[in-house]
Amino acid sequence: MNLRGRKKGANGQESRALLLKIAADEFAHHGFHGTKISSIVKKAQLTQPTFYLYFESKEAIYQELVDLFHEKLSFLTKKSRLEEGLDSHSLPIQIKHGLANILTFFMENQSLTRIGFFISPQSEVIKKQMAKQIEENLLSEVEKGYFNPNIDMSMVSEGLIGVIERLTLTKLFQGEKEPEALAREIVFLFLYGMNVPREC
Amino acid sequence: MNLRGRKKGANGQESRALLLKIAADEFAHHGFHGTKISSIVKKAQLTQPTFYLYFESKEAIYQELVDLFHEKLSFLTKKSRLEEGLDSHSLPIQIKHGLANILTFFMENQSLTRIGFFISPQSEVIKKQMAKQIEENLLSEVEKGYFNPNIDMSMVSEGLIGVIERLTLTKLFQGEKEPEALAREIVFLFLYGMNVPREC
Amino acid sequence: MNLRGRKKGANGQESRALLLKIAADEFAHHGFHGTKISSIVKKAQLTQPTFYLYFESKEAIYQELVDLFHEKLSFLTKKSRLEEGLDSHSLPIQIKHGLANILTFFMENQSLTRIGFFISPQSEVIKKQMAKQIEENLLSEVEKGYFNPNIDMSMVSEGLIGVIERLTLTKLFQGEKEPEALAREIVFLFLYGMNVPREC
Amino acid sequence: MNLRGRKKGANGQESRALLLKIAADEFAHHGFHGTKISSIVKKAQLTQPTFYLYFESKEAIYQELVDLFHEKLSFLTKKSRLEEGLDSHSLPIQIKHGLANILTFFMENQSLTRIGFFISPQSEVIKKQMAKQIEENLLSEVEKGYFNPNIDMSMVSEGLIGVIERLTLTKLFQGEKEPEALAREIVFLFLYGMNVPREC
DNA sequence: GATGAATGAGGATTCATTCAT
DNA sequence: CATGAATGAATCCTCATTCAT
Repeated sequence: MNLRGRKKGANGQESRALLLKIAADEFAHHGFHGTKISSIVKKAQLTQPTFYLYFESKEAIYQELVDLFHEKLSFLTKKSRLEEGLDSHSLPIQIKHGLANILTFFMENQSLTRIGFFISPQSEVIKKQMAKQIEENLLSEVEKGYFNPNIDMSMVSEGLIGVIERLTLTKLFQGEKEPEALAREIVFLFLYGMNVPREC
Repeated sequence: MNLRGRKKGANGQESRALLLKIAADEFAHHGFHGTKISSIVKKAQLTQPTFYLYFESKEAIYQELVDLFHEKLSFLTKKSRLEEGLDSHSLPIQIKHGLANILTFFMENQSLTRIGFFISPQSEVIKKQMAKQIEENLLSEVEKGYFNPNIDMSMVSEGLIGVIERLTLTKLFQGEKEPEALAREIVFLFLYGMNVPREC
Repeated sequence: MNLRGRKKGANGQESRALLLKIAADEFAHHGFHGTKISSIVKKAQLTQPTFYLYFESKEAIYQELVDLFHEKLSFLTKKSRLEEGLDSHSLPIQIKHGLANILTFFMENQSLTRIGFFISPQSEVIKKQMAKQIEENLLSEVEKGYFNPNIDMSMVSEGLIGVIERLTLTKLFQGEKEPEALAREIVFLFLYGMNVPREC
Repeated sequence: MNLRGRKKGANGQESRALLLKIAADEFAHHGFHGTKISSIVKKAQLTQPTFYLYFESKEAIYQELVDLFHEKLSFLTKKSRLEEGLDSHSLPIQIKHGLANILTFFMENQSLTRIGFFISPQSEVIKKQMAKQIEENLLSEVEKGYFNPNIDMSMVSEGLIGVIERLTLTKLFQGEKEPEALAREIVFLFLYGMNVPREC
């Protein structure tokens, strides 16, 4: 292995991955405009032209990160639906399980989540799409008689997104709650509101 | 009257207010970095030096807008609490009323709300503060026996903030719901979850 | 007397004189570029248009101050020469007397002196002119046999200017020496250098 | 070789040195405020961003020039002292020698000297420091019995600075005197004043 | 005699991006 | 695979100066 100039001989894909990771952290903490290519490459111990070897532009790397988040989230949302009915678990348990998976993903990919779910303009589209999927799920449950058909499920699903958003930021990312527990509490809150005993 | 230099002799406070209003719209739509002083003054049919006649800097006018939002919101949150118990209204109605006032304020000040509640870095502090006030209110209700003491009211209040956030953006600002109706639905959702009949 | 708007009814010449005085202090302390018209008028409790009522431009008021200094200094330098021979005083005493008058003027007009003798580009011309007059004086003394004809009087006169410059700044303006005493020491220094007893 | 973008691939330190040199000339001729970064880079056939590649700010490059001057002058002043007594030269010759070295440095670095000794605000500190060193030297000579102890050496040293200042500008920089000759004349003037034969 | 309001013209600084090697 | 050197295109901000009253 050639070790002369520290980076010489490094695997190109390693440099690319490194830049991507550092960029995620930078964007997550300083936002798109607050992040400078010069800072990213400095932290990666690379130079600016090298950055452009792997990415078209600042927008491009940002978009790549958003897409990464979006794909994974879509996958998890879909998986959550597919798993429904696979076993004999009750509905709440199934919902909680899907949510827990998502929150675990968020937890393990904080920077990516901040970018894709909070900072980027596309986050609106992403959330909208997620809300729509949730709404469809809920409506199919209504048809099966599980939920009150008078409830506006569009409101519920959007509300759920809002709660997930907020609690991800204030409880999950602060380390105050584990994904599993947080998912459980959210599900209960939406199922029963504040008037039911919590021991169930 | 000489109208060549159209703005000459205008009222200074009008110019200031105009700049503030336009700035709010610009910041709301393009964010802090995406907003250029040159655009603001162009829309106000003024020039850049005039901007600096009324505002210290780009940061300063931004902060002024955030503060404006923060003050109004704090006022409404506090008023909402003071009004409690003044009459014989039931708790849900009181809560709904306070929330409706806030949503009305949001609705009537969309740009300001986007800035203070969504875009600015301080929005986190503002929400945190609002969540804390809500939590205190809820805890005092718990003591009076209105709510189940097993519920983690910090979760509920943060969740409520999340729901407000999200529905403000997706329902209120989209013109799909009126403040009053939205407040009612949010309150019901939090009180009873999805399992109660909505006719109450 | 009309006292409604504090400055209303003020004598125009008073405002002008006030501006001139404040401008001198500002220019003296911050230099030409470092001085802002806005600061001058603020200290005079006037407004910018008022400034332009009395002065053509920033350059104009600056020039007026330089001219003021120049005229007074020229007058003193000439007077110093005219007085020569009027009485029976010895040459050193005459020289000392003229110099003391100049230093007294400097002391009593510090800001003006800083501007005209140190800061302004014209100061070079002013000093050059002063040096020339001194040189002429010295040469006429040489002809009368008072000084050694081998001395380069252009060097001496320029040197004298340098000494006056420096000691004005470091001794006179610092309050360490009085004009009279300073003049005496300078004259001795130039007459005898460092090798003569100072008791004479 | 591609010569379209003439400067591409040039040596960075050369560009830096070039900018520094041009900046020195510009500051020397137009002062700090009168000098524009745009002029400096234009003369260097570079662009503004390149300037900021090598210097933090306009202030920074100015300060660098002042420091450069200050360091060299301090070095020369100290060297001048150290050399004293190294050989059997008489005191006047030693003093003259040290002064000649300084004047030679001034002559060979006119722009730097104008900046560090005349234009910059720090010039006062620099001169003060130089005056103090000279004074110390003189006082040590007084103790050895070389000079009259009644003379105020603080006056002499400050005066000497003034003479150096002035003659540097009017004789040295005008090309009327060589450093060596100028140093000689200054020393004689201070040693003997105007009353001694100059043939010594 | 004085001012509230406004501006033309410019100057420092920044940052994503690109050559040539 | 990587970089030293450079730049186009902005963007914020300042200041002397003027107009209409």
